[in-house]
Amino acid sequence: MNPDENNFNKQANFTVSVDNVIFSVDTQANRLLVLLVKNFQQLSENIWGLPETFVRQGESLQTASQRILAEKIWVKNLYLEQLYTFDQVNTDLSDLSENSQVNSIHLAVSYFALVRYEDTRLMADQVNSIAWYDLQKLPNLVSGHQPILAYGYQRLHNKLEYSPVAFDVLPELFTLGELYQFYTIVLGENFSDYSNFRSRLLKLGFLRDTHIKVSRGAGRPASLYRFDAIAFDQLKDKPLVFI
Amino acid sequence: MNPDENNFNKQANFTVSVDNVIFSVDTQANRLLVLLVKNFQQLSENIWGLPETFVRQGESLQTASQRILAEKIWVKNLYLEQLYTFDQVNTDLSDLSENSQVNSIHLAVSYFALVRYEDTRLMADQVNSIAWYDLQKLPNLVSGHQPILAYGYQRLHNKLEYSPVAFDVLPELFTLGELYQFYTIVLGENFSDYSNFRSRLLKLGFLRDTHIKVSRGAGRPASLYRFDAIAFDQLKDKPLVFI
DNA sequence: ACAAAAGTGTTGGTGTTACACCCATGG
DNA sequence: CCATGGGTGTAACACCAACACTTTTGT
Repeated sequence: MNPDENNFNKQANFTVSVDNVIFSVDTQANRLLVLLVKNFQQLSENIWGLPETFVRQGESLQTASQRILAEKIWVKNLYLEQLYTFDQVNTDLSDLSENSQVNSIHLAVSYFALVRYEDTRLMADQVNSIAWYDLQKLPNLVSGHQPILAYGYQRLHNKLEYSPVAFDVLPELFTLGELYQFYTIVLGENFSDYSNFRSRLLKLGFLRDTHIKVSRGAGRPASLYRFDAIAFDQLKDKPLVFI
Repeated sequence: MNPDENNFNKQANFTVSVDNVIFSVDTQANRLLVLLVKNFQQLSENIWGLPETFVRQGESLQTASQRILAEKIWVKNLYLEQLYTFDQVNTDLSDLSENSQVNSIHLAVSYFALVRYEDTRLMADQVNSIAWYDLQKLPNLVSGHQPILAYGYQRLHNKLEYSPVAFDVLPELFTLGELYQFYTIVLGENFSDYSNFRSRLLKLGFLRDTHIKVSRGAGRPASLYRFDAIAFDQLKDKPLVFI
């Protein structure tokens, strides 16, 4: 509706990359993990970065995000959404000089993903190494990637509080203790009392008790629950609070 | 960190526009307003769109957003933040054909703004007409702009609930009734009981009673309050709830 | 001119619900 | 040892009521 009618000022040229912040929760080791990659060429400097890619012809942003995810890891269950668009990020891309143009602007459209840790298989190749990193023990990051990662973690934090993303990556059957542990790893130890967390979620009415009992080590066997997506959809109008 | 090392697939070419969703609250008429523009050339079809612009050389996204805002309205107080990046939006830009390239992708980086209605002055020019539209009585919109507008309204809704954006656009001195009315216009009639809204906000401790009394027509004079930004900053760690 | 009525701001009360913290019991 | 369920005190909220102060209306 509002084109630059007077073309005194030329449009900028753009290079556009998609950067993924991919989280997973390792419930065995109580770790919140983020996926990082590194060029073998830069092995001397121990600098890692978010998996990213340039957007190709005929490809949407989301498709590019899914493509790089599929190139790096094999995964069955995931949640994916766009985060934010950062401009003028210094990406340290080795071949940026070849692709960059005079007076061009670099946009980094970031995406946030949460994947099921147990089912993922990392796929390294000849050029890049790839690894899960504990969010508590991050290596040096490519310039500009730290803010994207921080933004992604904040989104993860918020999403857990009012949306059912956890059930996208939890096993199909899970105990309430596992669900609580998942939340604890992401949100921190004292995010809520376990007893209240239980009754709050059960009262919402979208967790189905299968009455199957499992024993994880010692202690009383716990009941396995299932997320009922249909029952949840009927609640989607109302404001939901998980914590 | 992860360039397309094999350049079998060419990068896409991009055109990037910035689209603004600019809201204001007309407390006189109890209306929530959004700023729309229209080309005179398209007067016959009554189709309006969000103010938008191409990004120019040497300009950041946020600068582009501020530029188009400054071109359309004069305003003293505002709140501005990025919303979302939509790709492949059909923008109906009249001169898109000139600028578009074969196999190019169009990105619309949207921004959300809230401005003080009383202080704004619309600036029409020879090419575009411009107007505030009641969100309840929207005209036909340019293809692709309705989702952006809906996304912007949702952001406004959420922001009011946990952030002090209202105080960026309210007058410096305001009564609690005016604050309540502001929230009512945006969130709807029954968002909260007035009595609880009062005591909740006063208990948070960042509203200063000036003890100046004003009479708006009939009724008991109300006290004028001031937003204390310093006191608020000291609370920014804690999770704030306004509704 | 005066009194009554009506309108708006301000404050407090009450029942319900959610929560933090704690404890008893079951497997 | 851990899952499960319940119990208690506190805080927040929806709903309601009373009161304070002013303008408007009626006579």
